Amino acid sequence: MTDIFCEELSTKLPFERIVLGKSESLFLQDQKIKKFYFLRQGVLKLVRSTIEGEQSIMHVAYAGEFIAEASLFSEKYHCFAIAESESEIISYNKADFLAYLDTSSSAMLSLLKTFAQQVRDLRVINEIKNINSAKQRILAYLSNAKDGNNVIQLSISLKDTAYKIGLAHETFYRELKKLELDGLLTRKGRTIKLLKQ
Amino acid sequence: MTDIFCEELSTKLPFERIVLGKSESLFLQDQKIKKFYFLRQGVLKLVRSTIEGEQSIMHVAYAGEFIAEASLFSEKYHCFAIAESESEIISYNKADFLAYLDTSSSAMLSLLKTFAQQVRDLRVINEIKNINSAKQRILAYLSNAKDGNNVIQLSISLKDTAYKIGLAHETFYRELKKLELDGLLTRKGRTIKLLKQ
DNA sequence: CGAGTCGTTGAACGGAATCAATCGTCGTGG
DNA sequence: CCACGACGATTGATTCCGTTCAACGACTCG
Repeated sequence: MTDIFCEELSTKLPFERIVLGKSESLFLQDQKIKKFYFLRQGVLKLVRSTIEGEQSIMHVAYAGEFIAEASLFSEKYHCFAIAESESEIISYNKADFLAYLDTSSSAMLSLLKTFAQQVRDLRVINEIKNINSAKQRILAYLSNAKDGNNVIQLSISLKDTAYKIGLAHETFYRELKKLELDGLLTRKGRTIKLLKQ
Repeated sequence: MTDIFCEELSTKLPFERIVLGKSESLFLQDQKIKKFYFLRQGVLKLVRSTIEGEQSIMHVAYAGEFIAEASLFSEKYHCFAIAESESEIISYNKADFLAYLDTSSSAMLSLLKTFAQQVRDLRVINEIKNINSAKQRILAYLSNAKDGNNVIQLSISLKDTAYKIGLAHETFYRELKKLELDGLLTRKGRTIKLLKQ
């Protein structure tokens, strides 16, 4: 999974390629922000530590996302970034990145578009999570993600997909099976096809 | 609730003020996009109709939000916008808005910042909704929203807050009461104070 | 071969949703 | 001014279904 904007960007700006093993950190909370990251492969978990010492997950990032977008406008990180699996990351110098945006309104517009799309996607997931019935929630997610042929190609595991829509993975497996038995969809691995009716 | 960027913008760009009564529409699905809207007061529901005739909520917008950010980069609306209560909206001409962004990299950067913050906030809510225990979910929401004095001033009703974090409002009321009885917080109307320990 | 993880199924429990009813408040209109 | 409707806030009782715990097979990778 790659982002169009990120691809284009890499021809214009110097960047580094970082590979993290599982459980390795990309950055630490309260650390000064010098870079801006794009996750090309893998899974990254953003976790915040509170003063009381508790930890809370802020976000789980998958391939194709910029990491901590708000860090572009912040001095210090408000969370830790830890690789959940082996991950590949593109790293830009933050100052260079901002300077480049300033010279290219088309680049800035592209990034704005990317962010706007992120906002839209997050809102959809957010609403989907307000559906209480597992069956209906899954159907809502799938019909949002389907292409012109009613096919959904999951880019992440079923387990991660379950987490993404806020279901226990067991529930997700079970419900998918029911839906298949009911003739509402067919599935082969990570490929799902919605059937009309 | 107003947005800094929107305030500044209104001194630079012509705008119109729109007032909608409950159930009135701001725009319709498939309608051509000519405006860009900011919700200054009220509640707006974005609903999408599928080909099959079903309706799904895409987002419920509250005061202080730009409406359908992605519409800046799209030709047609993908959803309906309907006022849930009397609402006040600021309307810009979309072409003017984009043209202005193109001339002012600082304005574009401000908008980028606004969007980045939106993304961050949405991710936090998203993760919060993955907490199954009502009590823990509420505590997570409150400690995220608290100010320096551990005080949370809700800008929307308790009922809407419950919806925002994905709880039935009855559950929200009950759990708040329990938390108060347990000495974890105090509440007067829409003002909540978290107590340490 | 063994560790690790995903995918899968079973059983039981608990807690959140749901339905229902009441109260208070606010605005509206006759 | 009062009656009325609308809606938020609140509490009670019940149900149900999604979570959780548990166990196992399949597969990959070192």
